[in-house]
Amino acid sequence: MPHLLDGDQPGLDSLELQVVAVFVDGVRVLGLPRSIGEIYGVLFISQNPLSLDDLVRLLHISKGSASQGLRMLKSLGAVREAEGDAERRTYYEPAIELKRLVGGFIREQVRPHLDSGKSKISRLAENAQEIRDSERRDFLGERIGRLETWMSSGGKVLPLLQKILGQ
Amino acid sequence: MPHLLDGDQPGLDSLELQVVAVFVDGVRVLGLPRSIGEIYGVLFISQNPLSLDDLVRLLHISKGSASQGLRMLKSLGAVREAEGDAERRTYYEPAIELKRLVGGFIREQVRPHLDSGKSKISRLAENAQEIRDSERRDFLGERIGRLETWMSSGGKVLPLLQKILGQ
DNA sequence: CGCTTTGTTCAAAAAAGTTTGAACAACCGC
DNA sequence: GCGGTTGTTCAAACTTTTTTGAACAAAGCG
Repeated sequence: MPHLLDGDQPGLDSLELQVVAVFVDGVRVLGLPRSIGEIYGVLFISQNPLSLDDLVRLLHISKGSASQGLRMLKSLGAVREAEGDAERRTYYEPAIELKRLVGGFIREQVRPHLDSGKSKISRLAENAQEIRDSERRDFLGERIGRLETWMSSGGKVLPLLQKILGQ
Repeated sequence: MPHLLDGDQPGLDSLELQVVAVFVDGVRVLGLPRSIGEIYGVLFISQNPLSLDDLVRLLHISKGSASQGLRMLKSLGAVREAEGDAERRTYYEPAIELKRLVGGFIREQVRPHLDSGKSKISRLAENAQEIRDSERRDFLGERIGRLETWMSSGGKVLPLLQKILGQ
């Protein structure tokens, strides 16, 4: 459904659309919603900061989506409010250091799961002690131990990742 | 809805359910469907290999789900057919070496996206050369260059990851 | 062969996740 | 305070993904 009275805004040119598509793909891999990729994408190829309204216009998404998308991107540290011209509305610009992006993703999306996983597994390990049948208990102890090793490897690899990707 | 004539199969005890829940959470983080986590989870705490039918019974999932789930797990190298008693039906056991699991995930889920991303970006870089406005061209060149650096970092970090997680 | 068991496929149903838009809050300048 | 602008919230609509189950293929066995 083409917008009736669009005034034919500049919109995005085909190269810009390609860039946005790359980010849309990218965030899908990370399990984030499409609009996150779109928003970050436009900010990434924009030469100057954009407002929420700009995003709504350029991407044909609702104000609600833009608002929620920006919130998530801010929480990931992938987008920040532009300093400078103290206008009424706020303008956003992308964080473009890989280190920052990876760090934010790990902090917000990976660590919490890893931590809750670890604590679930500790509880598990305790419960497994209680089992009467000794063969079963030993087997489960071994498997749960392996699970603990995995988690610990995961925990160790994250800071390393951040270090490596920080150049 | 309790099954009417269930014959009251052994089912999973509460500890086993906890383990399955850990894997369900785990695969969600990786963006894989719930049933994948369930299936791998039961195999992981089972002392002996299980058949497709066993999975259907233990998890109350359909034959279709079990079949598709096993296919994906096989393709990820996370599950293999058990050798030995050459019965009619085939039995499955989990791969429990972290290296293998991570390797399979990278090969099947990460690499393909990374590669297609890289090629999209090369095309992008070419198109950006064509732009007339030199300021715009330079800006885009710079940003796309950064994108290429990111991709290359990604490509380099994967083998490293595998090496580190392989103990 | 014909019967049975095992496993796969795929269209349709269900579930999960995302986006929309209208109502509302917050703020600013007058 | 009032009118206008900017941004947030959240239930409902929509989209996408996952699961189901019935039909079907394959293969063993008598």
